[in-house]
Amino acid sequence: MANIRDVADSAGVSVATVSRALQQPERVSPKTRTKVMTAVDLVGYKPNLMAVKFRSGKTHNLVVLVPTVANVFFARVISGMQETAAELGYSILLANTLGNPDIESHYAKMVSTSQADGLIQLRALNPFDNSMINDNGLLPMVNACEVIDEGNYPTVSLDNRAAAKAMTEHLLGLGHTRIAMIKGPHSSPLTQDRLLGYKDALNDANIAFDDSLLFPGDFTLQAGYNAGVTIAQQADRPTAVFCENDETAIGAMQALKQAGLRIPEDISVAGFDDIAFSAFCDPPLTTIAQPAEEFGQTAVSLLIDVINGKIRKAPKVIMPFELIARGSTGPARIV
Amino acid sequence: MANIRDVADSAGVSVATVSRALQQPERVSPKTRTKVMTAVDLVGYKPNLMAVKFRSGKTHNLVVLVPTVANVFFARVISGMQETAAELGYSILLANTLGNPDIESHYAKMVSTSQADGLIQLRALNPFDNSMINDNGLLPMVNACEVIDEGNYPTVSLDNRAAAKAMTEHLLGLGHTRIAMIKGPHSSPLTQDRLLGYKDALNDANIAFDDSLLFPGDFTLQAGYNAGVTIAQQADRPTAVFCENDETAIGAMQALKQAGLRIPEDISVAGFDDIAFSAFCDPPLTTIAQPAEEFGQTAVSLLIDVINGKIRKAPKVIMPFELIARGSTGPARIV
DNA sequence: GTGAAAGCGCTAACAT
DNA sequence: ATGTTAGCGCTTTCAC
Repeated sequence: MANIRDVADSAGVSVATVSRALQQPERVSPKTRTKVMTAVDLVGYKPNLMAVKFRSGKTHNLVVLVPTVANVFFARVISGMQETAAELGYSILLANTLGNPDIESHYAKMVSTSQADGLIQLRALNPFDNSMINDNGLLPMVNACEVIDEGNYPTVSLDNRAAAKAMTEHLLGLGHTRIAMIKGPHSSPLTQDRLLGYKDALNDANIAFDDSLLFPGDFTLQAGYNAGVTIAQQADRPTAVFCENDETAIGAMQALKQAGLRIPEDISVAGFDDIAFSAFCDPPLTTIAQPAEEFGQTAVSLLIDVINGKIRKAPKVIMPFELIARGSTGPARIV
Repeated sequence: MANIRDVADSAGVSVATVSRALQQPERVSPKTRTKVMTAVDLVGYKPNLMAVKFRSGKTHNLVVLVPTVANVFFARVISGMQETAAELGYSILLANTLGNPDIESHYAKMVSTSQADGLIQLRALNPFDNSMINDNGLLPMVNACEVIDEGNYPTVSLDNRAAAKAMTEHLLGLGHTRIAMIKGPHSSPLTQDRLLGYKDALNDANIAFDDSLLFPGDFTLQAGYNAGVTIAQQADRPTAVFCENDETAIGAMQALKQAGLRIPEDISVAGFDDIAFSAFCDPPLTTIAQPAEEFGQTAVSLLIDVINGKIRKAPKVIMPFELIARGSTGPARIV
């Protein structure tokens, strides 16, 4: 493979001139520049970016840790990241971690071993062992979507508590008083926040919180289905089910319908995330929309600021949400 | 950041010994090894892998070009890739290309600029300009899932024609004779192959092919929905709809149900891919299952063989499929 | 078993 | 505007 030396020889200039002609064309005479470019084509030169990045100490790579790329919401976040990264001259190295700490730390090591300049974590977990703190006292990382509020790094998140409160109020407004909630994984802070929002709304409405209306889940279709089966069988059945994500809601709807219940006439169902499938289920799902692409854009631009030392203290960005009312929620059935 | 020199000084040995102690421990005396490891901990040494990879010329990185990571099928393929890559000591650098040739070539350049050893392409498109052919006459790439049958690289694909034929025969076996097909994107070879399989089955059954039963699509929910609307309005409505992927089928079912048709009593619907949502739609979708994880595993292991020169000519691997019959297909309504 | 030294391909002072 | 040269951090002969 041709290297910079070959180009220099072919063009009859020094390697420094070739490097300059390629990196800072304005610092080279037009004539020399042409000579160099011709030589580049002639010898088929492709710069060894491994050498460039090694030498310059800047990789312009960003590692992104995604619990699962299969999640349609994350996919939109990733699109936003790629857009901003491309604009700012960075590459995104996506790591599908499956929530596996080994895979996470494997990719996190790309930062500590100088293969990437920084990292974006979409889980509420700091993948660095420590000792990675930079001059500003910040870790070269941003925590987005599911965030944890400690640590020296910026976060980008939704006000999950307010969003869950808004959805609960939507259901209360339709006359529901027994509202079940199918939760996300225990370990997820999202679950805590959304539960708090649910409680806030009940509290404001002077309705006592009843923890027998809480059902476990893990954000999967199957978990939603299982919870739906249980709910359908209950003697004193709730009239509405608020699910912590859309997959859960879609699974739950399936179970409720199979049990012969009509949605929303017999029972209302609400989700969270507004994934593409939600507009195409039967009935279409009422849910909370998040500005997914903007999560990604914001996370990337914050991370690059951290890397370049433009940020001294870690901002905690809150993104807006929107309640999308569709056919899966309706007035409570008068008992 | 501590480097190998610091470790050598701290341990009182040469840098060569440190390198050996880390890379080929057996070539160093146990006593020295301990000294080195202690020094490593002491100074907090993390090898600069950019330097290692630059020096050794092997990055142990594989770029994977995915049209969209949001596709649940691709997500499973990616999991399979990561598993095998991890076993063989490689990292996967995932690129969500959104089918954008600019993004594709940007990431493909990671191979030509020595940032990755090879590439896996999940679209039927060679992202290399040329001139990347190695000593065996092979490109350092593998084309999986949606493949194109030209070029000097291994491919891993399904026998889409046979699978589509099997699904069409399933519908014919249920008594359907007017079977609509909602297609994928024109540009995709998948679409051609699946259409051929559909025609094969009709042909075997002595049913004339009717191209008014073909509807355009692009693998999205919305396209399926649009086609479904059209189909529901037809005077001489088909009794079955075969969709080229599950998203299309789910979108189509939505439209058909909204038009008052019962599935499968009034019209059967079949998909392709067996994504997770398919088991949870209403009714659950009859579809073709593909061994997604194995696609990924096979692709990675083939690519590594190519990189290491273990393969002289490009194998064309065909993976098996399975027809999953669920509730969305049933006997044709007697007219 | 260990050390000295060369050099991977490139960038960035510094010199001209 | 261009050339010379010294490394970036590491691996790998080649001596000893």
